[in-house]
Amino acid sequence: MRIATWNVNSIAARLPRLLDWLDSTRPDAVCLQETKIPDDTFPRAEVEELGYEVAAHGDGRWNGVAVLSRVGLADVTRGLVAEPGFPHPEARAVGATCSGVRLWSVYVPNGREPGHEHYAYKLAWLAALRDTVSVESPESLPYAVCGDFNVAPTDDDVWDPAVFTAATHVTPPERNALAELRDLGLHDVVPRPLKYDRPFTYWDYRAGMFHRNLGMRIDLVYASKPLADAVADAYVDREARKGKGPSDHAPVVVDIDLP
DNA sequence: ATGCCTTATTTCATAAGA
Repeated sequence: MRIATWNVNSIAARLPRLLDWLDSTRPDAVCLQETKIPDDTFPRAEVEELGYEVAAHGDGRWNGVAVLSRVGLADVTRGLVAEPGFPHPEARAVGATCSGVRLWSVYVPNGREPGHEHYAYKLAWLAALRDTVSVESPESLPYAVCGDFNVAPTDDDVWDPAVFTAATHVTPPERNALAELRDLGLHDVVPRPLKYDRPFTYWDYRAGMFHRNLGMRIDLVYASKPLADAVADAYVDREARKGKGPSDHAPVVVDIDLP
């Protein structure tokens, strides 16, 4: 089974590239983030044409997540338990079970800057994610939380830690929130880079950051032990970041050999 | 070469991204 996660930065703007990528990569299930589209205008027919079912959760201009699956899509859950808002809950999480594997597609709030009320929102949202995962008792199931976590787990996951002093994505409270997810029995499936030494998944559009490989690893797959133990390969598809009109994130692809 | 920001909308400017 091949699963993937990709922040597409607008599914409308990315649709031709997404369809080409689905056709060539053929993931069984894909978690998408920043679809930026209401559910009633999601390009459902185009995706279904390639054999995928769609569980979308969108609310307009910002945010938006989805799970696409060509191996079944059941028990769709939109939003978290007691999900906090800014001020109202946003479309940042959707869960679905695909061929016996429970997947969550998440788009964690950015936080803007430490001390900002959006940063407090980010931490509250991560706590709600932890609580939501906890009630599903993931440790003994094939289970993964996939998405744009907007947190770099370690200093090696940013191109230059010195640039991130007093910045979000690297602070101890954010990293502690990831540790609390790991305490629930989830494991960070670290993909291999296809080039260079570190598996960055995001590069700013500006200043040739991609071409200088000044990136971050913030798109993560947090998998339960049964799923993590079955991982045969995992890689960042940086090819999808190249060329004209890419997302600023690359997909993470994980191949699993489940018994 | 991979090439120096992009998105949707409150559109010819703005907010947000990270």
